[in-house]
Amino acid sequence: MIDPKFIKEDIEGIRKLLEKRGMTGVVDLDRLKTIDDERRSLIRKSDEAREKRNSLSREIGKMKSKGENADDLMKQVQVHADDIKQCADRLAELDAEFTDMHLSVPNFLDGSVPAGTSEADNPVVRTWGEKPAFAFTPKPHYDLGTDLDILDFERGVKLAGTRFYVYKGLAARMERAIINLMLDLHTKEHGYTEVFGPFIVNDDSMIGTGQFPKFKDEYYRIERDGLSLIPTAEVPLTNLYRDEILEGPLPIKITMQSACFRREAGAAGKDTRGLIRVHQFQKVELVKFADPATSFDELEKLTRDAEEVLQKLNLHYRVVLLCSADTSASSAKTYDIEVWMPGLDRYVEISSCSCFTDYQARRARIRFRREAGQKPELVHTLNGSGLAAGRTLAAVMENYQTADGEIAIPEALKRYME
RNA sequence: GGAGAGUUGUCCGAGUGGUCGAUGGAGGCGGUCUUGAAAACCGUUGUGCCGCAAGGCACCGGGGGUUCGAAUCCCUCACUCUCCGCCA
Repeated sequence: MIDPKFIKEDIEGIRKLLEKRGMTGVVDLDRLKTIDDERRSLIRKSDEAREKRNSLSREIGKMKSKGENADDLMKQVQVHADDIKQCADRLAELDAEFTDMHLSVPNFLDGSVPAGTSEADNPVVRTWGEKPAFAFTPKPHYDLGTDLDILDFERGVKLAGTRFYVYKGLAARMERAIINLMLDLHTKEHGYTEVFGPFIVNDDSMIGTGQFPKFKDEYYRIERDGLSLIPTAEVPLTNLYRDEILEGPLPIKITMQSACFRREAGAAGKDTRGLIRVHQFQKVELVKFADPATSFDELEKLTRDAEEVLQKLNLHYRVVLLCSADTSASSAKTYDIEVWMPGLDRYVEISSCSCFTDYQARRARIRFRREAGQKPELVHTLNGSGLAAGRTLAAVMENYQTADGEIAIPEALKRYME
């Protein structure tokens, strides 16, 4: 959520933001402003009533301890008690509506984010490597994997349903190798601390990173226990320090490998074949808690950290900067890394690296102290995939396929597959 | 899963209806003393909200209730610990 002071002081700035993001109409800003004003005056009124009640009650206490009769005062207090109750009821209504709308206001965009109306307006900021040349027509990974009997989509469906799959032999081993390569790279060379935590989390966690309450349909929920399967390790990682004041130097950099579970609601018909869009996949996630002064530099570094995985695997990719309309609501700036998939004959998103400024930190109440004794401030949170393992496997398969329908092992994976 | 005990400020730990945001200790910070340090002593040390400010309000695990008034009483939920059971 954005700093509520902007609702009070600069509703027009928010209006411009919504326009830039193409989200006009998502929030009724006039209504939001009205509610906010009414809220504030109610809080004032209610606080005043409480003040009167409190002082009268103190009087009553004094009188009673002296054995005096306080019936008169007790009658007076009743008026204030009624006021308080009335204000509280009305305030509860307003707060609910206010919070709902407040949560719907997207994050401010960084100045470097280009205006745009769709993904067609996302500029490519750099490319690395080149599309590999094949003397034959490269197969998409799903055909290649099925032919080699290392990807089994039919049995995945038998076990769990559509968009599930089974890895056998080389595919299973190679994905494990890919994950190990990524974790080693980020922990040994990029300075991230490896974390391992729950794949199932409570609602507070889902709210903290913004999955709830707006996008509940996207996730698997275990109603009976009030828990949800994580759609990304961002959830346990970012919530690791929820409701805390961080001590020690920033940035804090952590990484975690996890399975991710997504309903892919609304994606019917898209990428229905293969490993690109599935209900369960593995991913190595990178998360940083940064000083607000340097958070956008940290985004550049985080993106480079993710890119390096593809460089190690010698896979051609490009980095695009998401335009105003394509940047997710909680992000201030996002780079997507898109890997080249020769079998699919297109680029596929394999990582999304974002700086959320204080938007998530405010929701999750993650703060730090610049110096001992000083007021706590909100940190800036960042995250990025480093990388999506299933899509990386698919990219390796497609890029390293040979004329006889086999898959060569990338140099960087050999030591993990011996 | 069963039984019991807990949940208070950075930490430990008092408080069982009234001037308690909360006694006391530890730690932190500032100071006195000292050649320096230790000790001793003095002071200070939570977060959020409303307000231009003065100031006020809220918070003693979460939510609800009783009461003029709740950290204190009642209900409910969550979590932690101990014992038993089960178990990779």
